[in-house]
Amino acid sequence: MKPRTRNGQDLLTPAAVVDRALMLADAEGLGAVTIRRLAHELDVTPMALYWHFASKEELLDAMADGLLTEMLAIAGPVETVPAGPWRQQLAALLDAQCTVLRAHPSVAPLVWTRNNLSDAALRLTERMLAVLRRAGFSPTDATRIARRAARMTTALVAVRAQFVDGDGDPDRVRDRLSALPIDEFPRVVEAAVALSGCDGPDEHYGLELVLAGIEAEAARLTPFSEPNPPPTPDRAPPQP
Amino acid sequence: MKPRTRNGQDLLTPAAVVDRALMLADAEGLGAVTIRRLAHELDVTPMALYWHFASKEELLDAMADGLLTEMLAIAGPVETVPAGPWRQQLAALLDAQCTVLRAHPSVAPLVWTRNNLSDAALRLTERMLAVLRRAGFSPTDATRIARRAARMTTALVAVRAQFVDGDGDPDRVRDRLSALPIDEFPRVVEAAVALSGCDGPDEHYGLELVLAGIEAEAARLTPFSEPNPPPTPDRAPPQP
DNA sequence: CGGTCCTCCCGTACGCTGTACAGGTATGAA
DNA sequence: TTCATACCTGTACAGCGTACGGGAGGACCG
Repeated sequence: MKPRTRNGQDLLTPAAVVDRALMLADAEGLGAVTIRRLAHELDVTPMALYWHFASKEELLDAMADGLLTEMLAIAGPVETVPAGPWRQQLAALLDAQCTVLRAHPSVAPLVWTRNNLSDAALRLTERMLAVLRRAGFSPTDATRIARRAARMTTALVAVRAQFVDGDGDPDRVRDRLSALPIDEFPRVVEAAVALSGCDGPDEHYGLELVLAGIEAEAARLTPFSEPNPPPTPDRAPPQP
Repeated sequence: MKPRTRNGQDLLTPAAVVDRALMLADAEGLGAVTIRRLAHELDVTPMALYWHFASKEELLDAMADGLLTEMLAIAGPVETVPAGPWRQQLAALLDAQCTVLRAHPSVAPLVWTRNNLSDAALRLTERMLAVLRRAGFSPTDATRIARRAARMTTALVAVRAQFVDGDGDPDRVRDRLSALPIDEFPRVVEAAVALSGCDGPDEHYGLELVLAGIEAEAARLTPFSEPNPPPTPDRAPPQP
């Protein structure tokens, strides 16, 4: 329970390092997460971190995994499926994902880009697949949809995060757009206001768009509509 | 026409630098694009590049712009709209985007993350907005949809690109997935094969999913269905 | 023809990065 | 008490982006 100490100083733990790294990333962007900087914040020599993580890459993996764990905590255990229609369950899962990602936007680019076989990642995929399988998708279809959905949500937040990073001035852009030759760029000039402003924080980052796409794919794949179509396994479980 | 020379040596041009940088990124990943490395490839001192680009950031911008220009070339000039249904026009635009991005996967993360006001970027948005406006969307709706669509496609390719980078072994993953406790991860074990393999190159990176989502949004926004609903401007053109 | 300016590039140097390698020191076991 | 192990420090190195100053060559003007 209580952290082991040495010389009266608390010992460094990987979890503490990851926590601090996440704080740092949230506060000053992923670029501020530096071995030296992180070590300084933890009152420790840079090389001390290399006892717990083999490389910075591994540390980044751990950070990504931290987010996955948060998502899992929000989504709740596997048994806690609200038993509603599958679209709703799926929406809840993706929403949890978006919530966590939006809380740590600058870490988002890390999350589903590394193929994580960690416990949290596996449990999340398990949940996702469970929902989709129960909706009647075959394992391969469920996999494809799950993968795409996960990637889309993270991708949306990630792109947005990097975007905000390199963003320029707020309405300087609008002025430049409005000043364009109207005969060459009529639509751009017309939409200068909308184009220059970033979309409000209430927007779901296109989550509903992703969901709509999935529903459309669902309709295409399983013509029988809603309540519990028979599962259609297209591939036997892995050979023994 | 012929490049200016000095001392018999061809002068360095920004375009040449960008070309070389793109080659380098395609061949060895974005991480290999280094001022020093690039300069070496161009038989020039690192600081020579800083005459043509104020910073590396600016060079990356130029690289992104290179891709946008390629897209524009594929999509053709604005007048070349095939006059089919708008979904088809939109699909063609997004498809061009995907084609170029897939040709330079490691550069993809750069493309729509920086808010580019370059000529190519503007012309592309103009085309996109034109299609959507003609489909009956209001300027703000068209902007929102265009932005999301662009981000999604790039995001999909970008995530995939970074993913391939850090990828591990091909079927080592499958074995690990199959070996999971089946009572805890039944769905994962069941879909081990599908999960371990990356989706084939023929897949459109979820492009059709994005399109389906947009169509759904379209149906929600403009209840009158297809042929040329009246344009519904929701905001006057910029004040004089 | 000589001088002057501007364009384009080189050399050096600084502070930053990740991290290899060797050396220490406190702790728990024997 | 002795020793192995776990954890951390110190030093050093190659590579990064880039600030600053200088210098060679063509262009232009007298």
